[in-house]
Amino acid sequence: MAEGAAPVTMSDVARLAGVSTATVSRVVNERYGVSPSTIAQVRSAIELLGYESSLVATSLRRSRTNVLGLVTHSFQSYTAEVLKGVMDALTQSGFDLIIYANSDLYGTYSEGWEQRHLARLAGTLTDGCIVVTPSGEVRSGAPVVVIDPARDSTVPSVTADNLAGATVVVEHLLNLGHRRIGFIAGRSSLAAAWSREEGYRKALAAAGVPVDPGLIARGDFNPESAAPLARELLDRADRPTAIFTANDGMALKVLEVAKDLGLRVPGDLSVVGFDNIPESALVEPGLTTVDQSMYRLGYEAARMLKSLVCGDSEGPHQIVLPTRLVVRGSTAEPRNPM
Amino acid sequence: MAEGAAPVTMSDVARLAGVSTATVSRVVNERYGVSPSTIAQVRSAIELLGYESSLVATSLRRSRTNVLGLVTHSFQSYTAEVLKGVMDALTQSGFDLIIYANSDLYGTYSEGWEQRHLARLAGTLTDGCIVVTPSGEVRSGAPVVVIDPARDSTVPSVTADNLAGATVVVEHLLNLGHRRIGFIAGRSSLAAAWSREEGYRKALAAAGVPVDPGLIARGDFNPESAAPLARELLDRADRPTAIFTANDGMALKVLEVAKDLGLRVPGDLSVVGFDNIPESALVEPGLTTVDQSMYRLGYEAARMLKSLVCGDSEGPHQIVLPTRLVVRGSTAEPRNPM
DNA sequence: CTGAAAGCGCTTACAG
DNA sequence: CTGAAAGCGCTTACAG
Repeated sequence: MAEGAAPVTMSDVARLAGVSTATVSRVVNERYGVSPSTIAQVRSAIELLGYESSLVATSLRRSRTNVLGLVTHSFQSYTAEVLKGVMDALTQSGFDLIIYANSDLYGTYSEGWEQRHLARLAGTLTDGCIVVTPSGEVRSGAPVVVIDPARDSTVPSVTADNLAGATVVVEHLLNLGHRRIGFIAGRSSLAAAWSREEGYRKALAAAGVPVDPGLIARGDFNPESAAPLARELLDRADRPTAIFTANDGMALKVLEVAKDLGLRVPGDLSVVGFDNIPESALVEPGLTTVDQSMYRLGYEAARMLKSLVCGDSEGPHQIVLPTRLVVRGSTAEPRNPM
Repeated sequence: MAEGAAPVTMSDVARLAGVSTATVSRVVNERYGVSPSTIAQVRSAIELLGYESSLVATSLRRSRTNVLGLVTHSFQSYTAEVLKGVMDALTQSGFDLIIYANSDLYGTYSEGWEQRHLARLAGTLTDGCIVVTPSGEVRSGAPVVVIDPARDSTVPSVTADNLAGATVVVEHLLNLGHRRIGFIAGRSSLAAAWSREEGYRKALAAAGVPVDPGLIARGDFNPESAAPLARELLDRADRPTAIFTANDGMALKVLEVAKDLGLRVPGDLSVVGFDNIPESALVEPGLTTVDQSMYRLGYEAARMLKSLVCGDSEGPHQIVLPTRLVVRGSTAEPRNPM
């Protein structure tokens, strides 16, 4: 075992076994055409030295690495779900997974992180990559699958049916009797944000309820962005009886703001989020929201990437997964239906 | 941009800019001694081609990579917490993070995964590694920090104060009036499992309550391992009034078994876990457990690794973080105190 | 200020 | 069955 210094290399093994590195390589990779006695010698040298081939050197030399990459800009609780799905899809597949995250999240390098990481990994370290929620379009010579793509993205992707999810939310609120329904939008460059807003508008239109631009606020998915917007909406003389936000993080903020303003949820205000993050089940009252299975997004993305890498590119390359309304305590009939 | 095929290399940039790769390398790495006009030419070639240096090639050539590694065998919800802590400790540090997970989790390669992955990463791709819950001792030429080490491990590590945590649990149960307290142990090769059992024994001894070997069951942290053991404990004529398990996963199983047997919790049986995973707050009744901040374990491990890599190895290398009892609905006074 | 050359640890035709 | 040699994409002394 290399205890203190440099790691054990193939040359170390070759020297000890009295053969060339080419032969060691053949043994390590179980190629045919090595005599049994040589194999035994090399094996015991490997054992003795505790040799393990360098991932880096192997990747550089080979075109195929059997490693898939995943690039993300943060680790939220949903990221863990995505990773679980990815790993389950990769079990026994022969592909290992490398996740790359950079530390300058809030630094100058932030913009375009996905493209940069992708380029550094793809083609050498990895055979292909999954990119989670990129801020823009991504390009790569190697196969790529995007989870939650940017708007107008054309690369292979997996995403939840945000349009349908948002539609169901609004229908739920309309059925309860709400007519003034506020909306706090997400970062508009993301397809998800756009579709959720579209669902909001269409569902209102379909019900013959006019869309009041004054009830639409421009958030960016960041919980903090929602606080002033919620305050503004709720300070209006004709304040909404319900607020639907483009994600749960912002919805939880709305709950806080409502409490600060002395409004009871759901008595004075109904609140609905999107995503069904674990916290939404823990708050009091529980948050009504839309479940998109991050696990399945990860699972399907990994499956798609695997087949792209293997060259069998049959099947659709833009998968849309169903969503599901989860009704909890934060929604009810409005006190004074208008 | 390399649209279809091979990625853009440094030679491509060199050719376009009419210089050598050595010069391109100098520009990319902002070394002194390149004329402004050459810099401009190279920069525009890089821009035009969308060149990004290959992580693999750079790692192979350089001794220092400014990338830290993390090796884990699965993605549980606690893994996400660890990762958050690690990332926060690394923010703006100049170190990127690579997480390596292999797909043969349940295959022949399972045993010794941590050592193999470590050897493949350390020394070439990464400057040092964090290993999460290894099954045995790990060795590496490069710096390593272990989260939740194996028993008798001597490498730098970060772990929760499992002994104190388990002690407090037993004291809590004793204070409620329990005297027959069952224990379902974890995988004994892990230091955490051993300490939790030790805490259980010591706290009973300290209170003058004899330890009944018949009340100690040998689980392995896997929820499934707990079901038959719980059944056995609860089938006894002199069944325990409380069961303490070495982790939450097993405790949740005990709750299920109790329900199957028609035992009410906490009326007929008190149950306590360890870890405070999110699910323990969601079950009904809520699970009394011990919180170990996985976030902090990750944070401290990353801090320690960073300083080891940078060569300032002052400070302790075996950090033990405090734990905290979280009392929820699954514990109460025994119906018939003995 | 710039380039030719060696080499990081491997793998793979090509000889023998 | 085995080895010498080239080369994957970079970086870094060493010349000039």
